[in-house]
Amino acid sequence: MKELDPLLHSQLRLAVMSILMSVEEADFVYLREKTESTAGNLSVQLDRLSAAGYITVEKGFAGKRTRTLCRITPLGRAAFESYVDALRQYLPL
Amino acid sequence: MKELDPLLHSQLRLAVMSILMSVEEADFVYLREKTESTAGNLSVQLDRLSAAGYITVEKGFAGKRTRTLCRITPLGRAAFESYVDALRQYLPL
DNA sequence: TAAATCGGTTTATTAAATAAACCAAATTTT
DNA sequence: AAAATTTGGTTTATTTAATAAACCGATTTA
Repeated sequence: MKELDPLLHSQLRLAVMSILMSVEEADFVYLREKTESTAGNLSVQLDRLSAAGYITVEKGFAGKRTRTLCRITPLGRAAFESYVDALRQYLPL
Repeated sequence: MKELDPLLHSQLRLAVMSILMSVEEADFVYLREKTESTAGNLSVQLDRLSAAGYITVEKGFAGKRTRTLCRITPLGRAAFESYVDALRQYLPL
């Protein structure tokens, strides 16, 4: 049985990656609302995905307010696909 | 986004449940070998699945040696199916 | 009969998930 | 225009989970 990438095998990180797989870019607020997570938890998990090179996190502005934009990287995309593939061993998908 | 049952969202417990979904019964040694887990870890996770009512654990003998037999329960089967269903929201199926 | 092995359980350690507390800048209220 | 509130986060602390290490009694093996 293949092992499940522990970085992706976490509800919140998986949700974030899942969203970023389908959306090209998403900001912090959008991700927080869509995943119904707390800001603290989301911040930590984005850091870990970013540290692994699975996403990029770009801080900028939208008008006067700060805005944190996230995007999945090719590495992250590949990791996600391979995670899904590994999961198939465990599930009737 | 539906939440992923934390009892099932664990590599080892998911592996055990996945095996028990397809096999009707399996003993401790078989599960340890198939999942490549340590006895300690497996013992703990079987306890948790059992405490949740997802599996039954029956201690008996095979010849002179002890034998621990595991089976999935209807509740466990339902939980597994509902977990798979929830996962579909996160994955491209 | 001493040593190793089998089938586990219990206890301790490490790591992860989450929330709580906090902060600076912007906005709203009085 | 100060004070209070909200926004968009980060940092720190706490709880929980995952895993390994140490252990135990019974059974084989040397």
